[in-house]
Amino acid sequence: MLKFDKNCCRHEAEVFKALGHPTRLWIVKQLADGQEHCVCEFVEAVGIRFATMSQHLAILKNAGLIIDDKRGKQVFYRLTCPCILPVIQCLGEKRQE
Amino acid sequence: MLKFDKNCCRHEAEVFKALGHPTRLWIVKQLADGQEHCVCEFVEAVGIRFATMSQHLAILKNAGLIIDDKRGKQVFYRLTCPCILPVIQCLGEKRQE
DNA sequence: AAAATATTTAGTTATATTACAAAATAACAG
DNA sequence: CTGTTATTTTGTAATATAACTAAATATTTT
Repeated sequence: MLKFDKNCCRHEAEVFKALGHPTRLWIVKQLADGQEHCVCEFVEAVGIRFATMSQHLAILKNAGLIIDDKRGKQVFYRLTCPCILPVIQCLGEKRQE
Repeated sequence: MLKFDKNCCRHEAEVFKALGHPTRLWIVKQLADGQEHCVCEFVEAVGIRFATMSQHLAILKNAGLIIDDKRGKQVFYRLTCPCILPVIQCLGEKRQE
């Protein structure tokens, strides 16, 4: 007999929700090699406003996927756990065109 | 230099988006042992309407995560790839309370 | 201290998601 | 064929998300 607990998957689902946007998934992939990148790099590459990028980064941070490091005027982001790449690739391949 | 291609992550992100809802993540977990379950079992356990459950299942199916098998009046769902469980657990643990 | 740069926060609007009710299908039972 | 059961589809309303602009904050440069 299946049993559903309303709260059981709520926090976990946040992680997947955070990855469920093209821009955010792309950001995580850029960081997957363990390197860090600055907000302005993302803004330039994606072509959206700073404010929008900042929100996306906040969502990823809140999901526990990335952490930030402020140095001078710039903020650098990196993955909390760079081992995430193979996992993301494995899931990403599930979708058939 | 980072380079963003608008379409590159769109399909992949669909998979994560599909998992980014408590009910849907729970469904996938119930199927993770490779067993199949019928729609009515999910409806009973979660306590939402048939129509709503059907929509959730359609999203998971469209993401390529589950497939259905109609037998008589009932429809049974199972994972396309039961190996998904460790992957989901690995990602789900990322989130700090 | 004032100006400039990098980023975040707040407020707003368009769009997407979620859940429901009601109607439509499909398979089976009488 | 008629009614019943299981599920999907369609239409709708409430809520959430995503992008933008403008304002706020923090750090460096002048």
